[in-house]
Amino acid sequence: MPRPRDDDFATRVVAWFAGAARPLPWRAADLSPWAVLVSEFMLQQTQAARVVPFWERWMARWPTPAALASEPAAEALRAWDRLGYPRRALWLHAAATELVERHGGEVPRGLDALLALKGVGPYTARAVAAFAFGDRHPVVDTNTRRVIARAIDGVAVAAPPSAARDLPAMERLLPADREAAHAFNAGAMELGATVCTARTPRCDECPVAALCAWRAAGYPPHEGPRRRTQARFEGSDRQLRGRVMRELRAAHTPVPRGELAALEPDETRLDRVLASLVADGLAVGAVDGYALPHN
DNA sequence: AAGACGGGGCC
DNA sequence: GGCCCAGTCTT
Repeated sequence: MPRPRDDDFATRVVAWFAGAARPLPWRAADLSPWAVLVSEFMLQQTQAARVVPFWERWMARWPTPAALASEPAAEALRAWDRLGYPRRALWLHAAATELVERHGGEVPRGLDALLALKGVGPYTARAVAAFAFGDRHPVVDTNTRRVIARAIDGVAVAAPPSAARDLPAMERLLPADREAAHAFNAGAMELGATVCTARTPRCDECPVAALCAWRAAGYPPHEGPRRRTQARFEGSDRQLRGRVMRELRAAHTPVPRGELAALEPDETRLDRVLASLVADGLAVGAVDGYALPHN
């Protein structure tokens, strides 16, 4: 059971969310669990505003798991276009196939069945369980972790993700009532995304500013090790992978290696990247060149 | 526990 | 330019 102060915290977030929620299309009422699952795949490490048009097109074309499963993975990769992390498209296509083959074409309701799907981890499984089915689970993403770190723990920056710590921390705050829990899960994420932001928090607009431990402590700066600086993207293998995938998406016949060599003068590097794409299942190599996977 | 994995938004 | 983003998988 939440302590009284935690109850107050949740109540304020829920009330704020009722009036401040962005009108994101996957929050519409009576959406299918499939629609929610698609949104959660697309939202992994990707800002919500950028996902909107991709999700709209995807749902118009593939309104059910069976619709997606009936087409080759190459079409999923083409529709994914430049959203990033194309393995997600591959996993979503594989998940659709598994839903058809093992779950009657429906998204399963249970956490264990959801976690068994490729590309579904602790966050996505609980997000689908909570937002698609209304079940009471703690949903913790990067926004929620930052809100809890500041408002509850009184520190500027959240510790690295840890389901072992993050889920119990959210569970302590989660209202007992199903609908309130749903709104608190969504509201805590929204608060982190739009008010309690990483860079410049807008504390003057925060519904829990009066309860915030970080604010009460005088906004102490982050102490301890900095998050490891992310590797440079320009000139990276990741960038080259993206460029190769762009070529493969545009082609409808195998692309000869000689054509791909125009993307990268260093043949060793090109071959390393091609091998990694094949290993990931994002490309298939044949005698006449490389192509997107058919299945 | 640490790295790899896209691409774009934002300061 | 660097940091961040509704994470997950692999080693």
